[in-house]
Amino acid sequence: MKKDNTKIFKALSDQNRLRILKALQSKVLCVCEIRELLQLANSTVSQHLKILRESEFIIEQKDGRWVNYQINPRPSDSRIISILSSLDFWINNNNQVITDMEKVKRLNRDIICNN
Amino acid sequence: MKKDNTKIFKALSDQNRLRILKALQSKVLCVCEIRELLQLANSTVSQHLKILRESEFIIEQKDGRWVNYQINPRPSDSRIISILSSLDFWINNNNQVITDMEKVKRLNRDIICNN
DNA sequence: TTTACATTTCGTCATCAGACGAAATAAAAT
DNA sequence: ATTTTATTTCGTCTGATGACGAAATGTAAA
Repeated sequence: MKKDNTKIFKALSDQNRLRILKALQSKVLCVCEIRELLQLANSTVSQHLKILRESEFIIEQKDGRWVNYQINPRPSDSRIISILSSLDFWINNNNQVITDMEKVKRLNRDIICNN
Repeated sequence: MKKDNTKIFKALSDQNRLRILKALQSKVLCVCEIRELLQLANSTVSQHLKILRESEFIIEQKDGRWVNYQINPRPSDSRIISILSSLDFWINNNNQVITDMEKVKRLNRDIICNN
């Protein structure tokens, strides 16, 4: 089974996915919290999460009807370990990421998530 | 001037560009040598080189009508320094890369390059 | 067992990326 | 000066990617 060299770089080639990784660095989040943060459609967020999941950057954990996402604590690919263990080195804190960090703290799924 | 977080990952998101980086690791190459290696149109190779150049992975050096490309010896972005100084860690040696390595040794621009 | 709700999947659309050949550019060689 | 040759730029085509809303799925609450 051959591993595609480009897969992990493709996963990191989208600004919204980088924002998700940074956000998950400080807190476990469900889909609708991320939707609120990025201001994207639910289905779009779900797609981004799928890409990050399939490249092993994040894992999901189901809790009733919620699906919680978090940084993968045990990636098998050493490149991913390397990136995740120094995210601040690989992903610059641009203005957007900085305001995200503030917002993430205040996210509360009980208020936000009423589809 | 804001730096786009995704730029360096986008540069690495194409198999042909990864092959170019690996090839340049062992030898300085001109455009038509790379064209021969990758079996792509000259204009396509030129495009790939532009992307790698603009993201600081490689530099060009003009020598008469030839344009020689090589790994950037002094990138300003520390992430690029990190990647270039351990390319074998970041880019798996899949079958294609391995056969490329053999081919690169035998490339001779005086034989190949007669458009 | 309905209803409500979080999430995913599907179909569609617009934009981006990578490929090509032809034309343009630049620098020898004749 | 003209031709040759290495490369880049341009226009075009095709396929991939990221966005959306609507429909489907799965689970908890009423």
